[in-house]
Amino acid sequence: MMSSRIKAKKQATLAEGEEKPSGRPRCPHTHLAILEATRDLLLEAGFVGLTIEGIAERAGVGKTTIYRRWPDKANIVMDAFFTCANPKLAFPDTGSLREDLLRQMRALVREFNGPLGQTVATLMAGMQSDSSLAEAFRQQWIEARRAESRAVVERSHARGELRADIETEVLLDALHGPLYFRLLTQYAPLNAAFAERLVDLVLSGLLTTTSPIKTTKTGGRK
Amino acid sequence: MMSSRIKAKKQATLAEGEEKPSGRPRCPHTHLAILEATRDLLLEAGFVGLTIEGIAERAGVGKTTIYRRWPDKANIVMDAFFTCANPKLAFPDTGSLREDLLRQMRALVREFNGPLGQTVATLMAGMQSDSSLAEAFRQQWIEARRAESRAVVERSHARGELRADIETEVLLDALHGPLYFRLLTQYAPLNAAFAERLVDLVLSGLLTTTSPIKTTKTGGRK
DNA sequence: TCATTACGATACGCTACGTTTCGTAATCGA
DNA sequence: TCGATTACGAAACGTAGCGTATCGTAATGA
Repeated sequence: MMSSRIKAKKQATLAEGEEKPSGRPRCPHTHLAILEATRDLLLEAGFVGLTIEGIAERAGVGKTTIYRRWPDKANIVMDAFFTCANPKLAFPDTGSLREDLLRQMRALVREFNGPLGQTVATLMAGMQSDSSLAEAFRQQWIEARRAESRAVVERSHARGELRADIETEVLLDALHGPLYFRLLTQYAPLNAAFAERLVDLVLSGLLTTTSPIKTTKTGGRK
Repeated sequence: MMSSRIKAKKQATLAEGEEKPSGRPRCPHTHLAILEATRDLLLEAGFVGLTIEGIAERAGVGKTTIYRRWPDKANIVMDAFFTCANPKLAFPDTGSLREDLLRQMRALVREFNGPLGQTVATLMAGMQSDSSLAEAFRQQWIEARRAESRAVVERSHARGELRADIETEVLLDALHGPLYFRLLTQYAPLNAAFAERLVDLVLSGLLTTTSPIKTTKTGGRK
């Protein structure tokens, strides 16, 4: 995993053909200590409540050391988020689109309800005022999650389970969008029951009639 | 429309049985000037780039005057948003759920693509760190927009156009969630075409078979 | 031993916050 | 017309966090 998206002063990680850096080497514990402190404080105070001085104190390092390694707060947060709290979402293949999606959506809801959910919300807030954070978050989080669901949908397409006119990207938006919406607005509870109802509602009518899986009120779970 | 959700020092607006306030009255232009300056600067710099000093300068008033009337930045922004830029979304009743929703969703997309969209994104970011802003925005913006679509859906339910097992709230999430998602993440274009495809995708399969409106690839728009 | 780099402490200038003080202006009632 | 009262703008204040610079010390390699 990357350690620093933008090299601060000198190289943060050595490239392939690196010179052996003379002088005192960087303390190996420091890096992780900073990222863990960042992750913890992010959960306690959110992105705006997060301060470099706070990270330094919690990690037991000097503020200077942090600025030597990262150019600004957003970059630290990105690294902390993607190194400490990364994906363990399902990549199932049960042969049924509905079942695969249910597993993925339930897993995503579970993550959103844990500490990671708060960080995701915090980062999406940060996106609105930090374009480099926005780009990184889009690529490394949103697109990564989406790719998992996209694979499921495209497998289903390949099986002929899905109506041929269904556009994968719109379907993915219809599935993921409401989860992010509830995460950010807390308009209504974000739980497994919601995920299941959403999947069934969105999927109803999209499957080919020859599909063995029904998605009406009487079909499936319960 | 409300002028100040939390009275700053003294009464901002007089209640019903108000005493005549002795002393110099507040300048009547000032209030609106501040709100308009706030709205403009919000569009230029966003919520985090917005400064009280900046508002004061733009509005041609003293910083003190602003603090006399609002307790903090979030409250000014809320007032500015809800007094200057409010709703003109469609409340159509064509007799067809699909047509009604299309009009509403197109209108919402249009708003999101204008200056109001940036402010909405900005406020949703602010929600993540300001609970009073969150509550106000949920009630006054999200719920207001949602109520418009809810009315359309419930009319459709009453007509028997919609399958009886369809839960209105989940359907509303499936429709609105993706719009907010694209607004916030800019993952993909947020335009009328997307709104139309989303409506058709979500609606397909939800209508009763007796409904005269088809939502398959060959039906409706195009 | 010496050059080189990392480290932490400290201090700095900067910006914006939200508050306080103060002299002035506007309104009302006596 | 005067005094009480309130609003106003200007200025200064203390606080906080940013990101930078300086400096003495520590760790490594040559």
